[in-house]
Amino acid sequence: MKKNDKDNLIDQLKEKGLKITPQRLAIVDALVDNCKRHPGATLIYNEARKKAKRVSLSTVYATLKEFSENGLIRQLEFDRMENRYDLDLSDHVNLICNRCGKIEDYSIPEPLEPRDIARKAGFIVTDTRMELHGYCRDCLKRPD
Amino acid sequence: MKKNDKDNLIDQLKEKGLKITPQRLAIVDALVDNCKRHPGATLIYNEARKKAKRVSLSTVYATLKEFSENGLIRQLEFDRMENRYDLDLSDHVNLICNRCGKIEDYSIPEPLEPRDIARKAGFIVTDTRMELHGYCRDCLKRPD
DNA sequence: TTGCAACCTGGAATGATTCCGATATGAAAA
DNA sequence: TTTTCATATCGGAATCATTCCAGGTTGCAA
Repeated sequence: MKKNDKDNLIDQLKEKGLKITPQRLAIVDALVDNCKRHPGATLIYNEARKKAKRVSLSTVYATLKEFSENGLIRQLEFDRMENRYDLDLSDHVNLICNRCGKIEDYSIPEPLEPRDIARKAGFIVTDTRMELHGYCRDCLKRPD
Repeated sequence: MKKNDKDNLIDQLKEKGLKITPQRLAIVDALVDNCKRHPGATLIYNEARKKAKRVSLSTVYATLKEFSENGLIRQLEFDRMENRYDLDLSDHVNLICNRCGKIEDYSIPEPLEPRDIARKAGFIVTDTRMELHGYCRDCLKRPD
């Protein structure tokens, strides 16, 4: 499972014409090994430094951005905390704990219904947030 | 409608034991008058300064935080942009345009189904994000 | 092996937000 | 109405994640 995810990411890098560098390999390792924790840039930076001699924080940010933009990973944006990264690209709900900050994935079986999901996952919901990003009616009309 | 919203917010301030100050009145005005734009701190700061002689940005932040914590408004957190504030506390979906950044509200009629919502609202979805904030199983077990 | 676009680096810059110590002021009580 | 003091406000400094930049390095195609 681990091996596959890593190879899979590396294959995707090649397909996209991105170069394979020791830094990127270290970051892929860090991402896959810690995927359940939905790691942030700092965690990845620390983990990656254990595996590659030299990795800078700038590189970690640039790489995570590159990966997100190419659809290899998904960026979960936050305000008060570091952004976190998710290897699971499928439609799913993130359950975020107010107290410990842990982020759990909960995959969507059927047309989703927030309260149901929460109950089944043993999670008490205090705040729901749903965003659909895309293009609004006005922007679709505009030519530019 | 406008008048009501303002009075409503002011009443809530009183109920919560929060003091009515010229700064807060100006911020309430700015919030209500621009509610459709889902204003951020800077916009509110600029608008509020037109109505009250003296308002500092620190105060705007403190006040918006106070309001959110007391459930008068809802904070929409973002990473690359300023946080935005929503007066609509009911369950609804925020449609966020990738190009112009506009945030539209779309109220939830029935058990929600993302693709449906988007189609009806004339919005092309490129990215879906759903978060349920609350308390995880582990934290519920812990006494502290 | 070479050439060069793509990468990497460290440090400085950015920008939103919070913190802080000092000052001012609603509003409850006298 | 005046007093009192918890609560607000202020501006400027501090924080913190993230991005920018300019210069040096390197993967990899030819």
